[in-house]
Amino acid sequence: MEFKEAKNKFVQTWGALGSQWGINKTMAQIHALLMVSNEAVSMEDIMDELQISRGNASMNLRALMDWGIVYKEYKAGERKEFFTAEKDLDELASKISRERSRREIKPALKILKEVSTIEAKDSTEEKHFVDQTTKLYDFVLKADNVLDKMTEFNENWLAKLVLKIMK
Amino acid sequence: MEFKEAKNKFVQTWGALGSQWGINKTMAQIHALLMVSNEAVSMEDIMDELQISRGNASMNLRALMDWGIVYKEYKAGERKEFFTAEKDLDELASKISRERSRREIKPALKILKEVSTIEAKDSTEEKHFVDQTTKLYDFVLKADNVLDKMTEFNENWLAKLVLKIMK
DNA sequence: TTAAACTTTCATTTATTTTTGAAAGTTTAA
DNA sequence: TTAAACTTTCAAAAATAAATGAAAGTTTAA
Repeated sequence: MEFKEAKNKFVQTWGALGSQWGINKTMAQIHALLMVSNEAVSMEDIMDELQISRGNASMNLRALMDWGIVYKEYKAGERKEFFTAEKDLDELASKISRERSRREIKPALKILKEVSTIEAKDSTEEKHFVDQTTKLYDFVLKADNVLDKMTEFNENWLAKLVLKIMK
Repeated sequence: MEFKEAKNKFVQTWGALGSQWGINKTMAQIHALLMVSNEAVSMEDIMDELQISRGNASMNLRALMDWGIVYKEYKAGERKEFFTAEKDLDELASKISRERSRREIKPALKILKEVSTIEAKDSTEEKHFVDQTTKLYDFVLKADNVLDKMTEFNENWLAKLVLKIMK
C-alpha cells in the first residue's frame, strides 16, 4: 500500500468510527487528517483533500476547537489560518472524556438523581423503579469519576490511580 | 414528581444519551423501559408506551437481543412473547463494551495496523504518518485491553485488574 | 479609508437514518 | 389440517442530520 492510499484509508476509517460513536463523520475526518499531518493545514487544503465545502470545513473546525483538540495557528507572512490537532494521545483522550462528561454525562446524572428520588409510595413497580434508577445513578457516577481520575494523569494512570484511591 | 412523569423522563433521557453515543433512540428507549420494569413487558405494551410501530419495536428488540442485553421470556398459558432487560449493571457494561469492541474497535485496529505498516520511504510526511498511526494503534489496543480486563470481572474490578496486571 | 483576502453564518438542499405498515412468515391449539 | 394469534421483513415514507454556497462579516496591508 502506498502512502496516499494509506492516508485516505485512515481518514475514512476514523470518520466511520466517529459516526458509530455519535461524532459527525466530517468532524472525525478533519481530525484524522490533522492528526497525521506533520505540519499545520489550511482550510483550503482541508476542503480540497476531503472534498467538502467551505462552510462545512469552517463549522467542523470550530466544533473541533470547542472540544479543545484542534488549534488555530498563524504563519508569519501568511494571511490565512492553519490548523493542527492535539497529537498527544493521552491528552486527546483526556480532553474528549472531559468534554463528554461535561456535556452529556453530568446532565444525565442530574436527571437520574431527580427521577430516582421520587417518593416511592407502596407499589412494587414504583419501588423497583426507584431502586433501579438509584443503582444506575451510583454506577454512572462511579464510572464518570474513574474516567476523571484516569485522565487526570497523562501517563501510567493506572498505577497512579491505585495510589490515589488507596490514599 | 409523580411516578409516571419520572418514568417518562428517564426513558427520554436514556434515549437522548443513546443518540449521542451512536445508539438509535428507540433502541435506547426500549432498553430504558425494560430496565425499570419489574416484570417482563410484551411487544404490545412497548409499542403502546413508546408510541412506536410494530415493525420498529420488533427490529429494535431484535437488535437489543443481538447485543445480549435483552431477553425473551415466555409466560405459561400466554401465546405472546415478553421481554426483560439485563438489570445487573456490571453485566450490562461488560456486554456493551464486549460488543463495541468486537464490532467497532477490533475492525478499526485491523485497519490501523495495515496503514501503520506501510513502507515509510524517506519523506518527513510519510515518517510522521507511520509514527502517529503506530502510536494510535498501540493506544487503542491498550485501551481496548483495559476495557476487556475491567469487564472480565464484575465486581471490584480495579483491585483484581491490578493483581492481574502485576502477575 | 478601502479593497483584497480571508472566515463565518445560515436558509436551503441533500444525504442519511429511522420509522411505518402491510404482506409474508411462523407457531400453536384444536 | 387450518385458522387464529402472533412476529418478522422490507419497500416506501418521514424525520433527522449534515452539507452546500452565497451573502455577510472580519481582518489586514497599503
